[in-house]
Amino acid sequence: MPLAPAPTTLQLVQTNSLPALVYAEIEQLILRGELASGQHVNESELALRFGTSRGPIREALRALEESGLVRSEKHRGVFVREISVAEADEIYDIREALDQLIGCRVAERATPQQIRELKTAVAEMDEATSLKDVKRYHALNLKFHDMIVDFAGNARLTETYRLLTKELLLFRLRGLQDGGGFAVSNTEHKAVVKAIAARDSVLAGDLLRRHAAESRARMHKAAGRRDE
Amino acid sequence: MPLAPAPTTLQLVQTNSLPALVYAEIEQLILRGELASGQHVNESELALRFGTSRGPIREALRALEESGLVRSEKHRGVFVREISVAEADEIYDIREALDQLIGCRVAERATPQQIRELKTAVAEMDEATSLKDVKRYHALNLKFHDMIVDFAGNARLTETYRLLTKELLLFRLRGLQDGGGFAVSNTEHKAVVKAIAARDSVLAGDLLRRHAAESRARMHKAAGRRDE
DNA sequence: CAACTGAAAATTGTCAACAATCTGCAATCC
DNA sequence: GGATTGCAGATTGTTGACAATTTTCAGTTG
Repeated sequence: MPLAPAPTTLQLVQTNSLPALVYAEIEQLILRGELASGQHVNESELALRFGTSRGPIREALRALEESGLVRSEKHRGVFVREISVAEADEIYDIREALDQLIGCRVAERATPQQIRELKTAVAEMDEATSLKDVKRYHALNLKFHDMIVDFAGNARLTETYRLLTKELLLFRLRGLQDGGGFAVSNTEHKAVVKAIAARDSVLAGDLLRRHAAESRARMHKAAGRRDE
Repeated sequence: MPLAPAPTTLQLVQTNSLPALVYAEIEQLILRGELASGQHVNESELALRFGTSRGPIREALRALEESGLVRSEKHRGVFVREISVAEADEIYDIREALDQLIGCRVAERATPQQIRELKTAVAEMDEATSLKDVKRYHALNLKFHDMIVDFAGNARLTETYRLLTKELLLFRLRGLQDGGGFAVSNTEHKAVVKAIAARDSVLAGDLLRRHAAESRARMHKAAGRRDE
């Protein structure tokens, strides 16, 4: 994966139809928390905001519904989905299984260049940790997991994993994620990368699965404090 | 999960909007092979067929696109997706990981009643095998895997698994699936159910994963015969 | 004063028409 | 003759209008 071809605006408009653009836009709105969990999404409002009619908006919303970011009730409209602790737990169960697979495949297939990139990412997170820059650490953490699933070399796996991750992000927006221990998190990352560099696929898989399990435990800890 | 509440047509129309109904209808068309892989899907034609305007059709198609059953090119329309051997391979890699998780969870959580149902299903497949009724075996096999993922007690897992299975079905329609050995397949089923009944979650997981791997191998065998 | 009734307003569901683009084919040019 | 151009015809993309339903809220009633 060399740097992206930097698509021009022209190409963007020529290849992506309006619903596709709107889809991406609304997704960002949700993932950035500008549309809060449980909130009603008004079609006309969005149409006005994006300067289109309601048709393309509705098409985008159907796609978002299928992707699980939004739920729809007839004649009442669509609402940003709310993820309960139980649902997050279900997702984590799947994520653990996928993380094991990812760790395994990355250890088998990652190029030396990719391994270097992973090491760089971990080093950056270390930096953010020592600076206590939680915001930056969070962003880097997302990027790290994005990279690693990419390096597993299975496009369908990437897609599946990102779908689940997005829903989990929806949950994090409730402010429950991260029981504070993000220094611990990065030691886990380091161990994973080390196993990958050693081409130990079984260990890498186990470690990445365990990392997901730890992340789940941190969620529970945070959820236990202020949730059901 | 007791028997489904048997929704009346009235309730169906009142709760599900037209796009949702159309979505299910087109999905069946694709999964039954009436819309062939790679074939162009004509919006107006479908609108005529279902007696609606193109709006709801388009919304349904966007959802189908997100679910991966259909691909869309701007100003050229949507096409039923073609799954290459490489893509099927990617999906199987994920499916193996999920099957392991499923086997594990079912062994932990299945009720005695559910285990009885699994045994019944396997017996029925035995019957179909001895009668050499391939069609029936195929249907029962799908039902068996549907049941087992359901009994794992993780709704999100069910959803994810079915999404992947549907895409694989798309591939099977090319006539590549089933290298003939469906008698072998059922001995694998029996072993899985036995491990579940014994509450041996590790073994059940391993066996179900191996079953998926065997299924993948059978696909490769069939694909090797007449494909790239 | 709480509960109900019913009309107005807001919102979603569906449609039919129009604009933009692609496809196929015949006419034209070199 | 082969490539190019230009024109129907078909198909998709988008829009604005109208129908159906829900929500809101003032007025009424017990």
